[in-house]
Amino acid sequence: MEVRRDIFQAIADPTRRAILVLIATQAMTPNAIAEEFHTSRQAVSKHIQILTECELVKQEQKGREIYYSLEIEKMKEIDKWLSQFRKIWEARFHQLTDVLSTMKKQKK
Amino acid sequence: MEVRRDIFQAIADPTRRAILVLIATQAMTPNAIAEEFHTSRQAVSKHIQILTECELVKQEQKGREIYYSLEIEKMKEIDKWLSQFRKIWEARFHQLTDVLSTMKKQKK
DNA sequence: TATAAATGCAATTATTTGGTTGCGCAAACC
DNA sequence: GGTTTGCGCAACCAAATAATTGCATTTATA
Repeated sequence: MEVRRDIFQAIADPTRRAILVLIATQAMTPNAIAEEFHTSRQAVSKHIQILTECELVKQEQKGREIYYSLEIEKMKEIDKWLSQFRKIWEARFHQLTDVLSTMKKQKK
Repeated sequence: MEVRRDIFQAIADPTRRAILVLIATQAMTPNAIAEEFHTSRQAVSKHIQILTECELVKQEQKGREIYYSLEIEKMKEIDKWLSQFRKIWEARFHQLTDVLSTMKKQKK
């Protein structure tokens, strides 16, 4: 839990992914998040710490409560990485539709 | 290295991500892949095993060589998971452009 | 002001991970 | 036919990870 700390490692854990979905639309406290899962508050706290380290969540202190919410901008990094593969599958899709349209033309 | 085996855990490792990029456009043998990194063939083999288990790569045997390549369809699963967040950031983008266009109109 | 609530932080532990080493087994090559 | 090459597989090991437990600290509340 020390060295590696990137966004891909962060979303590798299913609990962390669930947390991200949970706080995507509304800020939540650690206690409230923990209640949603079968985990302890401390465990949630650790996950949030990891998410914070790679800037996936932001926090807002309100009295003794801390509200955590998703830093949506950071999620774009995954999208960016994925785009190189998206290019490939889109290219294949176009190839396929090209073939189909050629077949259609030939039928005429 | 036994129980959990999903695509997010698979792409958590930087070496595995690099392998995926490497074999995205051309099928490669374990030896050829290992030469690209600072790892042993066996280490690569293990990574490929993990990638195979979650169906991210396919293989084709040619004599004593095995060519591994990316199963691009599986990558769409990440895209699918990401789409729920994409909705959010696109919504915010539209909100922003709406505000900007309103300001522009008011200026006129 | 004492007590309860909300949280972070450190120490500990069991499990998982990534890597190495050492096989064994086919397929190619001499 | 013997040797080399390309692999996978199993055992082993050090490091990382996820979770628990036990505090300490700050902010509400009675």
